[in-house]
Amino acid sequence: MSIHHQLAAVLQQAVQAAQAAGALPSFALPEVVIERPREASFGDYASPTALKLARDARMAPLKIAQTIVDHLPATDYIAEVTVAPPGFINIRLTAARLQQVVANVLAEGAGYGRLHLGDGKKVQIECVSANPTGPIHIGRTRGGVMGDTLARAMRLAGYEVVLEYYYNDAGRQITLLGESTKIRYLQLIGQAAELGPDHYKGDYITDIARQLYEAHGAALQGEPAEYFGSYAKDQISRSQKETLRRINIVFDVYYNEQSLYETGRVWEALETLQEKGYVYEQDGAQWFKTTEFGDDKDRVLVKQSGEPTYRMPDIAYHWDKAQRGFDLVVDFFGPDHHATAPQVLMGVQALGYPTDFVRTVLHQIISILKDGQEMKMSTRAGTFVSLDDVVDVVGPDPIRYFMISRSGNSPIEFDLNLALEKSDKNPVYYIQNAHVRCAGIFRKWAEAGGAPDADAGADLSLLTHESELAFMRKALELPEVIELMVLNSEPHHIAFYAYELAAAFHPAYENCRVLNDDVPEPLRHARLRFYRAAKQLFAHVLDLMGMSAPEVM
RNA sequence: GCGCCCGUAGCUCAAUGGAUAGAGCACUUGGCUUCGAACCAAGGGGUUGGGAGUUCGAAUCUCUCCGGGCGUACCA
Repeated sequence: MSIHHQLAAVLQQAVQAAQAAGALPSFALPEVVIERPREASFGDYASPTALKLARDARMAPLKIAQTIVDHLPATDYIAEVTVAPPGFINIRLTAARLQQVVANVLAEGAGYGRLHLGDGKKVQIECVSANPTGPIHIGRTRGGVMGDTLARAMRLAGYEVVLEYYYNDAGRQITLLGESTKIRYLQLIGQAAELGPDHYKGDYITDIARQLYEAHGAALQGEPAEYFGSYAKDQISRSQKETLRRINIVFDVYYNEQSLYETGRVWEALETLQEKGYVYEQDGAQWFKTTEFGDDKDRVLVKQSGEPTYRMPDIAYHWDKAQRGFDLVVDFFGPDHHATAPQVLMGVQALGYPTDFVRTVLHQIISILKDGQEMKMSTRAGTFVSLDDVVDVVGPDPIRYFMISRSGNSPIEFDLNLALEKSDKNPVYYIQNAHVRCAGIFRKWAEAGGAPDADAGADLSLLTHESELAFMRKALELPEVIELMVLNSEPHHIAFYAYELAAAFHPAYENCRVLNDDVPEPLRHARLRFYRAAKQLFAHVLDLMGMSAPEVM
């Protein structure tokens, strides 16, 4: 149990003890809130519980707070509890409790911060869902990084997570992809053919056509566009997978839209909706009565042409999710899905399933600045900055960090010029430098002939410098951050936490030297232990963000 | 028009309804003969878009007005 839950439990016991003793009237106790005080001088933790209880208890908040404190059970980890106006209870932990985090981090390693929020619960996280019609561009990677980061946090919190990529490998776009590829192929073999306005114009199409030409010469000219579409789709999805792997995103499941047609799932969903009376025909199209669920107009499920709209397979896909038995489904959707996400849930509801197991996390647009100008990106027009290109230049870490460094509700401006500049302005290096500095200590220690396990039995109570204690307080906070991320589906908290952890680390590094001659041996060993834990913790936190922990930079 | 998101320091952004609204960048000043200065220490900078309401307490919740982004397809 993380420390703030322990403290909440202790306060709750105190309230109950006070009630039993008649010092407080009896009332139902609301959830005890434990927070981090803004001002460090107030203590390590604070609770406004007495303020919230004032009404029910019909007493002054200060008096309630004091009564709670008077009935606090004894613990070995609380050093001091004070009451402050208007009614806060401030708690300071013992140095021993803080020092214990050093041992805990080392003992638990990559499991440090583990929670039991998700014990026995299955979660599916859907993200990215780029169409296999072109390289993944930088504007499309935000959801993927957010989803993968949340997946890592949820696994640590005890959930069984399936990270899933939904592939739109059917429909009109694939038809267009096939036609585009065939036209480029025909051009290569010297036949007259021109791209239409809706066709894909990127150079990668020509590259794919050339592969076919080099393998088969002109023998494919009689093949239908579907043949070309199928080939192009496979090539593109393979390279998309590889691109995502470069930024440490590996999906557990690739779910093909096409499979929803092959299994008849799409039509089954349509029939079920029809049986339940949610579908009507008008102007030759099949309409879904979304207005019955609060939409301002009905939506088309099957076009006049007999082709389903994207909405239909999306509903079938979520129907399938409902039946796969997930306790929770988290969908990361970009700005282009803001309007349609609710319609999909209406479909799930109409099919007779609850919708509260689906949590939709919308994120805002990411715009690209180059030389101070915004670049408009379109896969179809072939105008985009590919994720691969950016990874080539800056590597995966700054991309990973940048994509989660803001709340999803905030639009991101990705300044290419700034990203390319490897400057000290970049918070990524500030965080990684903490790990590098730790690594340096152990490298020097080994070079000087120090025993690798010299710090094994170190006396951690010697770690009393204020900057060391401040770092330990921050280290103690990781489980709370994981909980916050998981409960709110907000990956960005880890990015801010990592920065704050580094900001707590660097002063300790400046103040608390290890290898200097004037550091007595017991203290040196304790500090080696401290930096060993710090190194481990930075590696862990960086890994939670899908980033590397370099030994040197 | 309707829906969603946003408006916080010069800029980019934080802040589970709690205490004196915080960071980074930029700006000013100081610190490397000792484990990596991609660092540290210090400073200035705010009517949280305006107004009203709920609350012991509002950047946060409600209403309203102003301003901005995105969406509002028989494209996905």
